[in-house]
Amino acid sequence: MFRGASKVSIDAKGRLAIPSRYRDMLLSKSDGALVATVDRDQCILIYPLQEWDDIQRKLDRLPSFNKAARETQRLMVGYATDIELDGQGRVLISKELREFASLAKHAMLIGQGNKFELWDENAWILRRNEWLSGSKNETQLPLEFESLSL
Amino acid sequence: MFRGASKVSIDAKGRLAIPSRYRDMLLSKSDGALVATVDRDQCILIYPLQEWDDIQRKLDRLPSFNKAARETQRLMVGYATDIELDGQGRVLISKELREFASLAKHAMLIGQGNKFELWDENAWILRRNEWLSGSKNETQLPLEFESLSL
DNA sequence: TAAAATAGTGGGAGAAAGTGGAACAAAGTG
DNA sequence: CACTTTGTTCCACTTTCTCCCACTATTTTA
Repeated sequence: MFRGASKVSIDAKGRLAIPSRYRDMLLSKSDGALVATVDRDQCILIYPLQEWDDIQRKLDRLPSFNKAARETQRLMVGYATDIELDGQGRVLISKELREFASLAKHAMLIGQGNKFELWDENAWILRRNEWLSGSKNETQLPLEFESLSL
Repeated sequence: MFRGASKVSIDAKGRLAIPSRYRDMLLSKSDGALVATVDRDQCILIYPLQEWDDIQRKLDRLPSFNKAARETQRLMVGYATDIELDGQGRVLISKELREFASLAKHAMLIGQGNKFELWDENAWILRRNEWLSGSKNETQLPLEFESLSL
């Protein structure tokens, strides 16, 4: 599936060139059809349409009387936008999504298994450094880590 | 498996010549296919593809509601980049990874069992000296060490 | 110690990818 | 209904990347 971090740039029209190494997979998976939506921490998520259908089905099944569930549904389904690879392997990120994630010219595209995350470059670096320094206090790592040899 | 430290240099294009004594093993293991990703303390990890698949499976199994687990996944999968030995036994370390580990021309490649660690040379020396002096206070070693005879 | 083989390094040419803009189409507005 | 504005597709240019070849250095062997 998808992995790896790429510096990407978003042009004046909001277009984002998907790194070529992913294109074949995206074209074969859903013929280049994708869905972009928002994530809790100010980045954009990009799913192959096929994957998104699963996600939305899971979201629909969440208990509707639960506040957090409804919020998640509102955000994720509410912002979900169909996008498609154009002839040059680019996708158009809508103004609404760009505003949500404060996306300017410089961004990072992060492969995360079944989806991509799209971050404003500075926000990504900031967050990444938080994670790096935060994990110094290894006492808080959960039990699962104890037996984890990487 | 892999062991030993080698001074290596990274050329202007970001290419790193793998010391020849490792090449046969790498070619036989995954036909020269490797995955490079980042480590918590600012170095790069390089796995044979075969080994990486295990790692990613372990990462996937971590509890997704746990903060530290998600951070680890984000970093390790997010930066995991497929690389391959070229005709001269070199691999290309992407700009993103080089930036992460502040890799310039002089680096150290450290064999660590199932993987390699790749450090900026200065960072390595600094860290190594910290470990040498820091490990003086042996009182803090965890219980597992008690029964370990080296 | 000389010669040969192997390892490491650098650079150039061709190909591929990324970028910007122009032209056209569609939609919205007075 | 005409005009303006926004959006989309296509084309062309520039930059970057990748593969291959050649040179240098080091090690090995005779």
